[in-house]
Amino acid sequence: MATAALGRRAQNKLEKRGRIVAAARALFRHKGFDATTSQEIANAAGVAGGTVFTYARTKDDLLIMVFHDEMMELVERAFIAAGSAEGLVDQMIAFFETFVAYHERDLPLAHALMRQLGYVGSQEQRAMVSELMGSLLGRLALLVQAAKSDGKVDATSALIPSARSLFAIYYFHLGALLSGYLDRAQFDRALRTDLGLLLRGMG
Amino acid sequence: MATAALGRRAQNKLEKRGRIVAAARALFRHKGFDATTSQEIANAAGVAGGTVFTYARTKDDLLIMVFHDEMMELVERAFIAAGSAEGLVDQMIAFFETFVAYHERDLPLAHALMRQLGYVGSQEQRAMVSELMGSLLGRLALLVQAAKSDGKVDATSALIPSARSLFAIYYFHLGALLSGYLDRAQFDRALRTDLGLLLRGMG
DNA sequence: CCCTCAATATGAGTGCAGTCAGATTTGCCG
DNA sequence: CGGCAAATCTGACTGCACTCATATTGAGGG
Repeated sequence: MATAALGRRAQNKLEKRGRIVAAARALFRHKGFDATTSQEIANAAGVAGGTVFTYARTKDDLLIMVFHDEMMELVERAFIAAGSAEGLVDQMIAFFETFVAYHERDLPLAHALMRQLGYVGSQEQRAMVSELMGSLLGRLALLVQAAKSDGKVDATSALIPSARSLFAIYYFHLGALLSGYLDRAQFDRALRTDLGLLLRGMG
Repeated sequence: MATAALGRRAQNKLEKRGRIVAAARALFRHKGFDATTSQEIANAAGVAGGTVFTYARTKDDLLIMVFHDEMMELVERAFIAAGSAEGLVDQMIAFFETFVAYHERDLPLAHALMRQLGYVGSQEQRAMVSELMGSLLGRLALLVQAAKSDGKVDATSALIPSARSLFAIYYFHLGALLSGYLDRAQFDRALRTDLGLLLRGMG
């Protein structure tokens, strides 16, 4: 089987990585990102302090690792949620609402994530974020495409630019919500208005 | 005059704040944000280490203070640059190009700024960013309004949502450029495509 | 002019992220 | 097996952001 093909060394490494990320996830959730020390993560994972930094260049890397898996799943859930709404605008709202609800369950962690996404410096992080973004934009593009076949959106409008722009608008408002420039009601209104404006350009 | 009306105490405070921000600006430019220690800033400003943190809650606050003034000026320059372009899309490109050129002159600092803007936690920072954003969106709205009077944009489209969405799209792509997801040519193309798509929704 | 008190400044101290030289483990070959 | 080179782990150590108890300074009343 797959694990056997890796050899003891690689297998150990993978398992240790798993323990470290799991420990980080639990501690970030329980105590918050800033209040969690890398030493605590190391202890919880049963490794020495320095070992954590063999698996993640920085503490920030751990945050991205923790989010990566959950977000990949969330994209699928958001896609399903969008499916049960009528009209492209409401589908978009339903899609993004899934993420907002997720972030609202742990605001401090969401803040840490937004900060981290502001600038992604390491190759490993970039790869993870790229994968996530690709998956997310792909799903958005599917929704737009479905609306096109229904004749609700101009058939000439390009899929990826559309998906990208829709996400850009969501992301901007999410930042405003999480940083406290907007309250939830303002966020909902602004998001609907701006997505609607963009969608007019596509159909 | 204004300074006399403040009294020696307030005057001192203002002058010291100016020295600290100026010192921070010079050092960030010269050595980079991370490589600059708060102690160096304190020395350059002629104050004790702890004093820096009476004027800025964190080192990150200093970054925002440093950018605030320069960005307020940049907005005006961008507005003027946009004025000499033909057509709303090219005006937008010219406007945002002013900022991109500015960031490209000091990429490491731009990275630090993007990170900082990802989540803004303190009230002071939020106030500065709000002021900046208000000024920027105001200028964008003026450009859209001018296009409306020329009949080039639908007269019913709301100004602020339009300006906000245009900026959201720019900001998303700027992040991608600065984090290295896009090279400059890809950025230019994506920005033009996506702004064009949005502007179709307005006219 | 001096005295008092609140505002401000100071710098030694604290805790944590991240480093690195040396110790340990693993895989591989004769 | 024995032993060797490479990969991996370790934890004491370093440097820095930020804190806080104490000292200093300025404003205003007597």
